[in-house]
Amino acid sequence: MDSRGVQRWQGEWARAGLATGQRDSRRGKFYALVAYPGSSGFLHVGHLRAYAYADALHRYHRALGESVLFPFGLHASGLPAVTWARRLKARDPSVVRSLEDAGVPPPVWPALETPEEAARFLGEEYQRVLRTVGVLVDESTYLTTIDDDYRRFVQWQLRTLHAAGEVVQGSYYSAVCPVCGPIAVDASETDLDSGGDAEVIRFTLVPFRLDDGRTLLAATLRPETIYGVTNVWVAPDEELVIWHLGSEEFLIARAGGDRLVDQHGGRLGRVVPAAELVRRTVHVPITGGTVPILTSSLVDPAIGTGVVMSVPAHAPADAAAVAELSSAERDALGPPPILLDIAHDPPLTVSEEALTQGDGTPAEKALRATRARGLSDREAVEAATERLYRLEFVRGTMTVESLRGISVREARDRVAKSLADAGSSLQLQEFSKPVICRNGHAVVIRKVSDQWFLRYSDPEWKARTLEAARTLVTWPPEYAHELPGIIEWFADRPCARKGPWLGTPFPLDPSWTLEPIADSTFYMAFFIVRRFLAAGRLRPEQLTDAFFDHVFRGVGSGEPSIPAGLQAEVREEFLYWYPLDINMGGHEHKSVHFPVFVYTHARLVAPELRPRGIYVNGWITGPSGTKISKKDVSVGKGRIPSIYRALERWGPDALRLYYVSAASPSADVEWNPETVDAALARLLEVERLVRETRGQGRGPPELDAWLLSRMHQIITRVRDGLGRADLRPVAEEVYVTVPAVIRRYYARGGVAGEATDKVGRAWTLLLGPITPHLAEEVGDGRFDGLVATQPFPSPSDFPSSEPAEAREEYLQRVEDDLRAVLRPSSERGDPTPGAAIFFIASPWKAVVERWMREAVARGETPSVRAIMERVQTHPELTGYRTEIPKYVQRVAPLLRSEPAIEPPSVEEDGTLRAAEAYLVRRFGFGSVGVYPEDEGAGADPLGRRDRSRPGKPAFYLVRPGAPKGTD
RNA sequence: GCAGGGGUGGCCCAGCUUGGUCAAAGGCGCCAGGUUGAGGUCCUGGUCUCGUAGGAGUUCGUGAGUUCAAAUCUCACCCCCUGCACCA
Repeated sequence: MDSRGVQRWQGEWARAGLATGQRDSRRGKFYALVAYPGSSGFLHVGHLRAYAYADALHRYHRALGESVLFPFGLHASGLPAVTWARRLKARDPSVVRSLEDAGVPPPVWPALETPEEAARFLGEEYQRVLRTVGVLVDESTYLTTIDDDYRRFVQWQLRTLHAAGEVVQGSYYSAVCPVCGPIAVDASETDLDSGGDAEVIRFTLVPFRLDDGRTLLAATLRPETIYGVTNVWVAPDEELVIWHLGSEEFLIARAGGDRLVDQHGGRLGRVVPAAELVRRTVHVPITGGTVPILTSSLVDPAIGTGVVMSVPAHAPADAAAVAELSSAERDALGPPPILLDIAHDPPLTVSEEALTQGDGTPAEKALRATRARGLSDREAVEAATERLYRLEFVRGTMTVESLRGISVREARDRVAKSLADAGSSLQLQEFSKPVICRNGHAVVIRKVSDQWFLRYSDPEWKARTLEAARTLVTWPPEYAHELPGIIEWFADRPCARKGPWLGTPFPLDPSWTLEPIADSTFYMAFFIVRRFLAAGRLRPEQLTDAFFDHVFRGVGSGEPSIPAGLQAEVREEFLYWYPLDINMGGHEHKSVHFPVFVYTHARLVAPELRPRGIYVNGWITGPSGTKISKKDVSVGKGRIPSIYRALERWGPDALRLYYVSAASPSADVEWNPETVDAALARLLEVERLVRETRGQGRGPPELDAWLLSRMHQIITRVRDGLGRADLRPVAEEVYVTVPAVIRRYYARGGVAGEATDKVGRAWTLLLGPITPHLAEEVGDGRFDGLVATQPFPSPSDFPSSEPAEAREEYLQRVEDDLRAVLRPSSERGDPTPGAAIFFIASPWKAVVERWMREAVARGETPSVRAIMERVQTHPELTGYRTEIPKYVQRVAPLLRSEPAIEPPSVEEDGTLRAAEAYLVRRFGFGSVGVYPEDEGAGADPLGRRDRSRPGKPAFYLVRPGAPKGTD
């Protein structure tokens, strides 16, 4: 189909108003959506996968006669649009290329350089793309999260949550660019230039007091090892600075000092060379001992505070550093104390076990296990550190007196807390690697003391949410098992921030902006209201808290300025569409968006209005599962096309078929143009076949019965798959099985007639959900109105015929057997046999086989003796006394591996005779003969006739030159 | 670390919940034949190994186990991927 055809049908659907959700209380409803996209740039070929599923489901439910609503909006909040607009303004090559690719003329560009305009433009563009793919979203729902009415809505939402006590303030460490403001550090690097994979490291600071009143501040990840400190390390030639905080003077490295000022305030003062401190002693907190200050190259002044507390028994790096001291220094430190035991129950893994072998301290053993040659052997020392830290954290139990028997996990918290209680301990957070923002500034971590949070830790709210999650249906089902764990783990989340972002002013303090996740948890409800604004029946300023309370929660009498009847109608509309049947989104939503979506519904609406289903869809990835990045698309590596190029090349239907059939819905698929080619080729084949189904007159009755019966089965399976939202098997039935059935129908001697015509019509309708354009194209003129408005086929339209199916299956088995025998000889190039002589099994064999099957079903091995005893009571079998034992012995072992249920019986003789012409044509035999086994007729020089079994005739293939059978 | 997913025939990807009809669907690639009087949108067959009769052998990350029977169930191990908090 060319693009004109595609446009024609899209136009027809629009004219018919198919996409518009119509409330009809007499009918069922289906309300599902795809989590709205963010405004980070043009869509690529991966984004459409979820829409292909969702649209197919909506089309199916529409064809079932239900009212459907498929809304769409744009999540404009946050930084993505800001970044995109900025890059456009800078004429970033990849943004320029994507604009050109989308056919946006340069004169338009300057208008898109503000974040708001960029977001609005992208939202419209997304909507246009969906239209060109044939996705029927209700455009009267279209909104962006920076629209006035939407803002009023989320402000109501936040105020309501606040009134419920779920919005609180507290302190928080936040990633901030000193110039641009708060920033998201994540792997997608939306806000960043580099360092998106950086982790936040949380150090506990431990004060080691000098006699002169100043304090050396060490940074550690393992405060509980304070009991094993033998010395403090500084780097040789390091310069420390004095950090004045209150009346305290701390000595630390410059880099750490800068961070601490960001996080805790104070100021940096005079420089103090570390050399000044070496060999002086400091007091160890908690234990009260004194230890010396020594130098070692293990200290990196850029990390932590540039001061390290040395615990040689448990820290491999410290042990390695100590080993490099002079022996006098080493002796002065004494043997390092061991602080903990490793539990060996349950047994350690092999790699854990390796860490506990041999003599010495745990650190020494770990160094040995990784074959570390010394402090300079960095990789090995780090591996030892990582493995030992993990082992001790997971399995360790403290043995020092004041913490005896306590797990390392808990000891760590206790020591950190007692240091904090002593008043001089602080936390230091830093990134594991440099993080650079889009504008080239180094990103730091700052403490925000008045941060707003949503109180997801609230036990009561959590309990309700878990309750709501319990009844949720998910695709894949595993997610339903995973979800409660995620909800349990969910802690308070910041819900507002300050900075140049798009979003809604935080209602409790407008100097903050609502954070982008918090403003997108309940929007499914607002879509319904939005339609009234689109129709001009409501105005943004009428959307008051009273209105929302009434419509969504049934609380109060509503907004007085709105006519009561209209308000009641909105409420009714909400109650009609809600609950949401499916929220569909990629797996990145599993741990954040989906949980908060359930949370919010659990708090705001009545239990019967809570969401019903969550559908997690996979992505399209680059080669070897790599994420598609903007670069892949726009830089044109030639691998991943933009959606525009893809539509040009394959058209919407081939893409849609590819999306639903290339993999399981929740699995990622590698983008593979050849597979899309194959999908397109298949559609062309389907188009041809379905067109050829038109006809009149009847075919061979038995063949027609078979064809209709197969269709009965296929429709049953298709409906079942669509009902379970499992589209892959549906695609297989509609685009693979149906063509195969029709081809076989013709191959067996069927011709286009009434039967194929009926099948063709139903098939056209089956094509509708996944490939709607093709369905209209081949259905044009065949239906009264659009295919998209026709009721979905029902299996009851097609009579099921077991005998007809059994006959065809029988014939297929015979063909399989023939091929198995012919294969070796035809590979050798032997000529085709001149004739095929079939021998139909004698009726007594069916009786005997049934008895044997009964034995197998009871778990027994069929015994010759038992069978022969039974033969006594069946006079008609006694004539075969000599054959039966041989038959039982031959067939009994075969029965084990065959289906337990008996195949339906087939009138073999007649079926084979009727297929003679077919077999001659198909295999090129000169002739075919069919004889009952007992009759003695037919050439059988190899004595094959005994091999016949019920449903499996024996045969002899007459080689040219060999004696031919007599007819 | 915590949580989740995964390792299937040259490649992509089903199957595993409910063990047997699984040498394992479908697609791609490849081979042969057909159609078209010459070659990438068609049709048929083949594509683990062996085999002059419908058979046999060895396969579904590795190892062990349960079972008459395991790609499917159990256990251990190895490897890969994803998410982990202001990113929707």
